[in-house]
Amino acid sequence: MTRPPTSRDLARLAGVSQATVSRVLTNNPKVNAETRARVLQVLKDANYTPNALARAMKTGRTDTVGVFMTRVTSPFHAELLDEIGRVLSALGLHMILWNIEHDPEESVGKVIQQRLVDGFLLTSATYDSSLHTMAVESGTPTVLLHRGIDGLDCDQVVGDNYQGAYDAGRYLAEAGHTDIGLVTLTHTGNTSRDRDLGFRAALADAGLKIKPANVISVGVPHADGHAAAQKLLSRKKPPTAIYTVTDLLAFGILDGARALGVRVPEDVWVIGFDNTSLAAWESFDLTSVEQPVHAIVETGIDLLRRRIEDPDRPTEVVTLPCPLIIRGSTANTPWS
Amino acid sequence: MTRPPTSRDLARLAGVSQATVSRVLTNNPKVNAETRARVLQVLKDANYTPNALARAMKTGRTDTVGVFMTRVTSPFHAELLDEIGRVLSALGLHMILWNIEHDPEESVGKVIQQRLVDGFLLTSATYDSSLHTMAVESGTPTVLLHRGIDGLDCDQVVGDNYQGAYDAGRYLAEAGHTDIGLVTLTHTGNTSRDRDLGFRAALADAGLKIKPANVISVGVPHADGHAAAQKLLSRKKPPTAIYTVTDLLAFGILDGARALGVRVPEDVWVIGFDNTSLAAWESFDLTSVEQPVHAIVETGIDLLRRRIEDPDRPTEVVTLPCPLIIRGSTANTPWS
DNA sequence: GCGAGGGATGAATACGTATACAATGAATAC
DNA sequence: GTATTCATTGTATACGTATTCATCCCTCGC
Repeated sequence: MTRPPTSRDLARLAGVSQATVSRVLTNNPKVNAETRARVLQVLKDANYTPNALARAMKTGRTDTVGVFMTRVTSPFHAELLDEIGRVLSALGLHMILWNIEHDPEESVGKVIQQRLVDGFLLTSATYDSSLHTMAVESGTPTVLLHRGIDGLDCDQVVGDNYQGAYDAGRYLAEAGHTDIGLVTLTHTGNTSRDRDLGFRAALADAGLKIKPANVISVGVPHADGHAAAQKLLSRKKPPTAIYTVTDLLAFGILDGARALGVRVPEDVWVIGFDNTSLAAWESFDLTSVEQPVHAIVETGIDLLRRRIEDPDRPTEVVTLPCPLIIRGSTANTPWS
Repeated sequence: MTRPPTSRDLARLAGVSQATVSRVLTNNPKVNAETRARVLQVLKDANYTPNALARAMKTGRTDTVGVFMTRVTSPFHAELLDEIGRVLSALGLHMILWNIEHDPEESVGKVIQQRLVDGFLLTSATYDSSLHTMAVESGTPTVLLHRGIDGLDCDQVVGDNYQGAYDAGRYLAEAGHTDIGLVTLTHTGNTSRDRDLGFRAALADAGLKIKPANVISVGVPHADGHAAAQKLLSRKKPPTAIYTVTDLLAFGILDGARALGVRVPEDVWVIGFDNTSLAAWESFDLTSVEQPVHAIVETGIDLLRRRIEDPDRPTEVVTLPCPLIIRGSTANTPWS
């Protein structure tokens, strides 16, 4: 048989109506025990699985969640994606993944309205993207994960970037550093902004001022961190510590330092953000502010499901703490 | 309006039948130019997008491809996934991602029969998985990417692991190494098997024999490579070169060596496989056999589309060359 | 013995689209 | 002027399922 069997085919086989087969499939109690057993046996023999499209069309539920993401190869994003997949599949939900980095915005807009999914998880918010507004306005339940947008009326789950950055700054200040480098991102967004502002606030509270020359804005790749380190560390009097807003940049900075023969942490301390699994590798041994990926994803998907249940519930913005994880790229002993 | 407009709604607005709206949507030539213009205007005003589910049900095409993958956080897999996403979206195709690591096999089997997708890309083949057989037997077009299975009658696109491994072995032999370590995977599969056998063959052809004690079988994570390096390099007389079957293990080995104070490449050469982007980072600077990810994905998706067009065409197995990329983890000068 | 009630099932329909078929009108050919 | 073609449009139906409604039969109470 080339065409997959339908519920109608099986109904004929079992000597019942298609409606009864459907009732068995949906665990409808209004079906006789014997009949149910007989139908189930036929279903099993035929190795039948309901056509998901037809079911979705009738019920309006696809059991599928759309995930918008960028730069899957970036360690943190990969971990986020992995976690999302884990949680969704545990709930029996499928995931459609859109890498909006590749797609023109217009085609993404089309996708949003196609009703292919029960809800969206948006993980890559920047201010200049109208994508999120479109998603929210489409009426499809939407949750922002990991990146928030101020004032957007939808559920959001983010790490407390400001607090995490603040802790990193205070840690450096308390350790006695005064000449501190900050490698931040050029692109605009809540996340990197808070990771910048929180850090500056901590230094300010400690009575420190960060020199404008010590602030470098770069793009996202490893190579940009590398270049920033070269710039900061090849000075006559380089900073004694560098904080940056993502682990990937921190890895680049560590590599840049390595290339220059600058020792970490003896010559310079380095702190990243995200606490990706690579941070624990010996090569990096990176002190980093942890993002509670598991909690973010778990909470976000829970919010999404509740919104699917009840589209009219008030939106929530959940902020989860980001603890500082201290490793070998910063010494335990105060800076001397 | 809470319910999205349907083609019938718009037909009423435009003063035509639903069929005519549908004809406009599908670029059916049998529609008057004026009528088409009028309908298009109405569609645009209403910001209409066809319901993808209904369309898929009618046409039998979902424009969606299912991707089965494991360990998304592994650098090579992330790059593969990224490339798949890039190519698919350029073709206007969606991607449903299933991380079969999380899911029980039975539920994956269900998924295969749900007719949610036009085809499958399988990237994670091991011998003991019946998943691939199920996919092929489901009648849904299926292509194996990156990992092949001997004797399975479906399209497959793989790197020439044997040749790449052979080149790595010959390279070490010609450089004068005689005491060589091999860190391989315990799990069974074409890919790691060929990366093992090809390497051994090259050594054998050079008149070298690999000591059983120099062969270590491990799992996939970074930590396993680390442990293997500790085992190999803490001997009185450690091997002078270590080859391993994935970059991730090679990174672990490099980190293990670093932890022991063993220098690379002065004390030991290290070669990986995959040539992930991390391999080029200074921290690793890893000599590695490159997998032609772009070509594999491009070719595989092309095969998939052709099979969707014509399900009866003969299956193909495409093997693409894997060049050895030499970096600082092996010296340019022969081993002395 | 008969009506009421309830449990089980089948018939019919709808989800939103694409398409085969029928119908209409205009244009062309004789 | 009639027959024929062609272009355009509308009507009706199908995809496979879930669900409402109607039907049937059995049981119970009197």
